[in-house]
Amino acid sequence: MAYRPTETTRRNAELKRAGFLRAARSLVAERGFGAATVAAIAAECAASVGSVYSYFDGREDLLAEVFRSAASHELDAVRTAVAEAGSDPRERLDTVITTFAGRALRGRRMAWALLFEPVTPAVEAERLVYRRSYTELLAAILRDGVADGVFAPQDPSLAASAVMGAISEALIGGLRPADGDEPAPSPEDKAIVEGIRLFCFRALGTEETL
Amino acid sequence: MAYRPTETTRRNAELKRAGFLRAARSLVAERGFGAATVAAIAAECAASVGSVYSYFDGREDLLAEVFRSAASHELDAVRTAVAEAGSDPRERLDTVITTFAGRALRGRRMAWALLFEPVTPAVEAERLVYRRSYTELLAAILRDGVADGVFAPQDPSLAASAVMGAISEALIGGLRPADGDEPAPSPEDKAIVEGIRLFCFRALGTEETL
DNA sequence: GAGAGCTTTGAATTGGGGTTCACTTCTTCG
DNA sequence: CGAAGAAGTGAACCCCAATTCAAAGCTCTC
Repeated sequence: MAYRPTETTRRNAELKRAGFLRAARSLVAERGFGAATVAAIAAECAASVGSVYSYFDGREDLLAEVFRSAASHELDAVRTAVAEAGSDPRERLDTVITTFAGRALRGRRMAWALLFEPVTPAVEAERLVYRRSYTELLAAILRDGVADGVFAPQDPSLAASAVMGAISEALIGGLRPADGDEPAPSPEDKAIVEGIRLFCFRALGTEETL
Repeated sequence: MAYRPTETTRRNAELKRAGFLRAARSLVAERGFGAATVAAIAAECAASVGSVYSYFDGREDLLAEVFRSAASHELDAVRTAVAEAGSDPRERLDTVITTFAGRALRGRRMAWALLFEPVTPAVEAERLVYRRSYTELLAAILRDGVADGVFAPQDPSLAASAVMGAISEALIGGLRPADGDEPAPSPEDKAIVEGIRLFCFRALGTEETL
């Protein structure tokens, strides 16, 4: 037994692993999952292709982890915002919409990657989880709102899906800026978010948008 | 000049071309675009892989054509139904929703392929065209409705996207029956369509759902 | 039925990543 | 320092479906 990794060594390994994840995440944010090839990720870290496989079972595994972390980061942002919002379901819904849409418009390419980019099954599975979390978050708000009579009587789960769809689809045009630089947020974006808000509020059966 | 294709020969060529398209379409309807490999398409027609290339520039080309034809078939069905509906925007909207959703639920795998399946860029381009047609159809209805005061004042294009998204997303759960046989239409489907209708009508600002 | 010109065939080629693994380079410890 | 084992390297390999293409088969005219 002539070798036993020291504490520092172990920490370095963790850092390296994290470095691969960070590199992959940055590639995804810039050009989507498709651009996050193993070679590109390794190059970004000035490491060899092979070393990636010492830290991950394979590309799918690595990308699924990237997805999970990026998506949960987004979800956390929305959850936190909701937690800070009041208890009125309308206010909470408003927070979900504006936070979600605002963040998506600010990081369009990442939003596109998380929401729409064609991905391999393992990553798609993560996407399903992530979408479900959003719809559940929404469904909970809607359930409360329906119970309070703030929203019209309706199936909260179905409505939550529909709201998610409405938001995503309304954003999609702007979320797909082919290649090139991330476009600066335009004032038009504000109108889009506002339109989405109004649409969703009406859909749920509230006249006052808050 | 010892050869000049006869009329019959030419017709046969057209039939063969159509046969490839039909085979591809049936594969897509059963298992999505991913399953429509050149080899599978050729096999379905008892032809060789190479012959496919005498009729199409390549797989992308062939699949784009399949997409176009399947999508326009769907679109036509909706357009026809709308044309037969009255002139009341609410009735027209209702027709779009029920026709679209009903057909999607009846041919889930095809609907999934047309709406959501990850596809190559050439096919994706067709999808964009197709989605745009739907949103334009909807936008026209909404524009009339807003003008008539039947719907609340709003940006018809944005609302049309949102409606499309709401319908698609609300359907998506049911549209993704992994593998296996096409599930029989369940009575639950009816409830889904009804829920979508109500959601959309409220979203547009009409109390009476017609 | 000869032969010019389409069409068909399917094995071989291509292409582009992911993955492997024999080898080299570190680290640690006696 | 030197042995033992961990970590890193990257060219070779694999996978898989699209695509090619030279040879074989057909159709049609004379």
